[in-house]
This record gives sequence, structure tokens and C-alpha cells, in this order.
Amino acid sequence: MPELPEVETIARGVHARLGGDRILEAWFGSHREPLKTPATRQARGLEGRTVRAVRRSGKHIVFDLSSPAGGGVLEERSGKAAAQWIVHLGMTGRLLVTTPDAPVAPHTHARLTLASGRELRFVDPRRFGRLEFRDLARGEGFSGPGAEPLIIEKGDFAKLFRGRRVAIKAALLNQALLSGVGNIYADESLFRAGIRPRKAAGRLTAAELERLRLALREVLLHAIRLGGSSVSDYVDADGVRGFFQLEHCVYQRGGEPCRTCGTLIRRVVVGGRSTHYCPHCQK
DNA sequence: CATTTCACCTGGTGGC
DNA sequence: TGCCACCAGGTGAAAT
Repeated sequence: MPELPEVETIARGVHARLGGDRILEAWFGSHREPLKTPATRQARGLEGRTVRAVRRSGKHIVFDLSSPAGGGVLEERSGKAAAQWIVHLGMTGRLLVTTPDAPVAPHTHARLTLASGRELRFVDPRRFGRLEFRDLARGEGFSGPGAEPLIIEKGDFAKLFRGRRVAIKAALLNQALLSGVGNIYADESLFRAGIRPRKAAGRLTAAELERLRLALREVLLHAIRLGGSSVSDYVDADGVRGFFQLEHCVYQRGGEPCRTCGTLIRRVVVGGRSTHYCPHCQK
């Protein structure tokens, strides 16, 4: 369900509520798909640690955790996390902060009991989401392979697409190039940059590439300001819907008139994903 | 290696 | 009402 702006909104919400809290107990359901780390090892890893920060990396939510003891002055000073809990929401994953007595929704795959008396739950009907524990004592911290679209600069952005024959739409969705862009914001940024989604990535001019980088940046920042897009039942950690769906120019608007020129928005399939564009505004 | 296709899941919607 | 086809914010493995 979530792309960069939704994940950013959720991470901020969870950080505000759980930052500084301590994990007392972790429970995992019987479905194996969501567990990149086996249930027992994941629970043992999480229990006793303090949540120092919750942040977004690409489409992943990263929980920076203290040592099991709870940190200590040395660790406080160093500012380094001792372990991480990595959550990917897939298409339908949600993180909910509740009280332990709140009814447990169907498809709840994880429940973390916290020292504050609250509970963090991971709910995911389709089970495309993933939960992973990383001990940083041995091994590296999480970092996606792709560049952050909000940070990348002109030259590096252009370099990503050089020589590529894939459609620019497919390239935008490739997380190894850019991390965080999904189907909504790929379509919306291409519309705002005036570029056809099927145009070969390596064929974009320098001007087009820079228009695309800036359009992507603007659309993501604007969406974060509005709390993300609520296409079906997406809600943030506080159960609040986003409002960016009201600003969609093309996404899921096939057959409707373009907001700029009135031409009917077209829906096609690119790289196996439904793709929406205005044949008049996008060249 | 780059690119394309498909499987992985459940649930909602709309047509007949 | 029931049944079925199709669609959905994502990814990663297998095939080409």
C-alpha cells in the first residue's frame, strides 16, 4: 500500500509515540511469509531493547534499537544503534499503536508489548510485508541499494538512467536505482514532468531528467505534507487518512479528463503495472 | 548483465 | 444472492 510519503508519515507517527519506549515482549503469528527472521530469533532479539528512533529508508521503516540492557551512557553518547528492526509494509501492511486489550484484527502477524503499557501491531492481509531483526554487533545496519529521491542531486540522478532501454516508468519503480518510488508517484511525477511513461529511460534529454527529478521531489514533498495518499483504507499510525489522493492528476484517473487540458487520461500497462498518463501533456 | 514475466496472497468491486 | 474475472500502493525469482 505504501510508497515513500506514506512510509515517511507512518515512521514519523510511530516515532512520536514509541520513541524511548522499551519492548517487553514480542509475539509473532504462525504465518511464515512476513518473517525474514525466524519468530524465535526475532522475539529474542527485540525483547528488552529500547526504541531509540523510528525512521524511513526507501520504503522500509527502520527501528533503531538500544542494547538489550537498555543502552547506557556509552551507547547514549555514541548515538549508534545496537540493533535494528526493519519493517516493510508490502502492499497492505499496517503498523498500529493500540492498548493490549484492543480487539486483535484479522491478519495480525506481530504484537510488541511496550513498557509504557501500549502495544505495537503489524497487520497485513496479503502478507507481502516483511519483518526482519538485525543485530549490529555482527553485520551491517540496514541501507537500501537505491538512492533517496529527496536527496539525490542532478548529476547522480541523470547517471542512474544512462544507457537504459527500459521504459522510464519501469526504471522509476526499480528500487535498486531509486528507493521509495512506487506506482502512484511514478505516474504523478512523469505527468508533472511532461514525460511519456513508455519513453526509454536512456533516451531522456538532460532537461527532461532534471524536470523529472524536480517533479518527483515536489510531488513527494507535497504528498508528505498531506500525510500521503489514501487510495483504499490506508491510515497512518494514528488512524488518520492522507489527503494526497485528492491531488492525483493521473493515477487511477483513466478515462477521466486531464485537469490541465481536458484530454482523456489513458490507462496502459508498463512493466506489468497499470500506468496512467495524459497523451497531450506528456511527450 | 539487463529486461520481462509471473508468482506470491487476500479482499473489494462490478458484471452477469 | 452467487459466482467469476479482474484489480490493487510491492518485490524477488525465474525465464528470456
